[in-house]
Amino acid sequence: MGLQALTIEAIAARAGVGKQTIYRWWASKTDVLLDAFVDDALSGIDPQDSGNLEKDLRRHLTNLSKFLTQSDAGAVFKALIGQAQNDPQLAEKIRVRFTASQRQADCLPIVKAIERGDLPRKTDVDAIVDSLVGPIYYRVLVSGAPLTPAFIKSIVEHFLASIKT
Amino acid sequence: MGLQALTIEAIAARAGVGKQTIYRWWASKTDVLLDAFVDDALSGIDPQDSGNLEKDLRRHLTNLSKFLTQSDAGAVFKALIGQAQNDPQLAEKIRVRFTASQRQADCLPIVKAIERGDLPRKTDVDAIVDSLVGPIYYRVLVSGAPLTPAFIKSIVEHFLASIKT
Amino acid sequence: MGLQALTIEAIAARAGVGKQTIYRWWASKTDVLLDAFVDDALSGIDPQDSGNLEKDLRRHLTNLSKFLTQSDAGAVFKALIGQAQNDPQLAEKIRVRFTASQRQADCLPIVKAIERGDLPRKTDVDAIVDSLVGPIYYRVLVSGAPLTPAFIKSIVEHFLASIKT
Amino acid sequence: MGLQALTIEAIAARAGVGKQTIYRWWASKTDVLLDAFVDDALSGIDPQDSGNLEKDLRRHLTNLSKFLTQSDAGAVFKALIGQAQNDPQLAEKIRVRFTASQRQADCLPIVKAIERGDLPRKTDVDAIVDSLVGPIYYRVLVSGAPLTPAFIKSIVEHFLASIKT
DNA sequence: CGATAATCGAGACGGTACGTCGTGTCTTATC
DNA sequence: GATAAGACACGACGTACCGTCTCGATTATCG
Repeated sequence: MGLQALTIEAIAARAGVGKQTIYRWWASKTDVLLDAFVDDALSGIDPQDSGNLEKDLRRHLTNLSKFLTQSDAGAVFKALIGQAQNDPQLAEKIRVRFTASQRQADCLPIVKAIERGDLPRKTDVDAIVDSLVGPIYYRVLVSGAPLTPAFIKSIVEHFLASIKT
Repeated sequence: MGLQALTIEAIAARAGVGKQTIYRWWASKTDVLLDAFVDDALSGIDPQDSGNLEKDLRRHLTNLSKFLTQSDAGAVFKALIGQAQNDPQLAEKIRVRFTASQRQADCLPIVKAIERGDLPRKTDVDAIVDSLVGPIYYRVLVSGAPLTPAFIKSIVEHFLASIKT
Repeated sequence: MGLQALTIEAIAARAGVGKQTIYRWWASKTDVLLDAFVDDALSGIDPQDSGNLEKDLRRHLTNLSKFLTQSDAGAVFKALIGQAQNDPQLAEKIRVRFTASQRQADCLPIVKAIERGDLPRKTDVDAIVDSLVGPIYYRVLVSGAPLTPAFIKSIVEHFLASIKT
Repeated sequence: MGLQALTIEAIAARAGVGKQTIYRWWASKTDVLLDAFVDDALSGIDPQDSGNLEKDLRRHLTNLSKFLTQSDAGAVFKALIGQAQNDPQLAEKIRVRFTASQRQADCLPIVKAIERGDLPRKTDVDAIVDSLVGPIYYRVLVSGAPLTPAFIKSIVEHFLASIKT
């Protein structure tokens, strides 16, 4: 069931390789996955910027939703994040290798909006981005509720409304 | 490292019990944990209501943060949620046994505010609650960023600002 | 495989009886078998005596052969004797409950012949009987060689020849 | 109590070896014993031949008695033969690996005597050897009666007397 | 004839050993 | 000289039975 169904012996056998060769290059099963996952996952991150904050946010959150729920990489990500709950070292590795880059993309629409002057200079980017992507991750990892366009729309609208004041 | 360091044999030995007795009553290691966890976790949920939405939200989110980061039950919850990423059946069990109740408590401040007339009848409770608790879970499960009072304050203020319009 | 495939739980279940009821009356699995076996095994022993030593011996050894190789009781006997190699107490019980009676029957032709005066008074009955039945048991328990009429004839003839001198 | 007191786990532990290593090389507990037993048991078989049939037979039967009742290998042999009563495959293995060689030694005095001309060419070696060793095995495996020099002497004398005619 | 035991089936219990699987390390034989 | 193949010590798995121990339900005995 999940990661423990994926044995090192099976990986080696499937690769037509001795176990030792695996151990020579990776310290653990999760490291193998992390390496295999990071490359194609990072390539899927979109650095687009249309100049329209609402549009950018909706597109970005939609892409994030699709990554998490529909892509193979997203499935691996969930598996790794799951494993990381029991393994702080893995958690750190995921952050360094993947989450940091993903985070930059998450921040991009906000940062660009600040540069444009659409948002005030003193905006707390971190808190805002967490408020935008947090609900997405929550539904994926915890509640299992579906990520509908309406939900994404609601997140973005609440955010935009909150900064109108 | 986490759940696989907790063997059934150790559980049985520690309980002064034969392995078979564990297997007789629980189908898996996670079921044992789920049973042991649910009782004391649910008891920690607070149904308080002061009549002040902002105050209630901050208190509730603060309690949630403490549960997730500082309590034993929270640690078990993280481990279970982690395992659930590889195991849809476990995910479902967690929702039925625990998340559902937790969710009710999460919704309470909003529901009460609606009853009071502080929020409009047509408020989408689910989307709003996800937006409030989502960022908390995100930091705990994914980013590892700290749950400061300032962060909680920021979440609540953005929400309140968004509904002022 | 043999006796350890016959579990107490299976015996109890097959008899529609609680395990405790078995344990109340028998101390061990072999005791159950011993009881079940002794009755019908003893009833098969023939105390006939025709007055003709050769004829009696051949008939007796033939019967013994059939008992050991063709009857259900013989199969149980082999199983019990097998178990007894590892269990002196069982060995003793088998002797008291069964082998002793069997032995009397084995001795009968010789004893009768002595009474008749066909054999000298000082005949060592035990040694002679062992020499007669020993080869039979040897083939059954050890060598697996078949118990042909010719073999039985050979045993008897050698014995009769040996006492002619 | 015998073989079931000798667990695979104990064998492995005593050998400072993982259980798997045992299972890799032997299919069952009895196979382990058989291998361990055969080597030193075969080495104890004596191919001596003095040219005197009576002397050779007495010496051989005496050695056989000592092997069965006084040596460690004899104890293992009895345990294996016991187990073999419930396990035809084991019975066959014992015959191939051990009994066959033992049998050759058992036959030797008779065969040599025939070569010497002390016994007729048409002698039925198998039947005779069974008659000689059968009583020994019978006392060991079934009756438990002691193997005295007098008993062995009686066996040999009866045999020699029977061929005098 | 109804209360009171004794006996029984059922099966949970603390244990022990089973045979299997996967781990990470070490060795061999091949290319 | 690197590598596939796989043996090795180890430890947890989930299963099967062991012999002991409660449980009701069902009999049988006696008041």
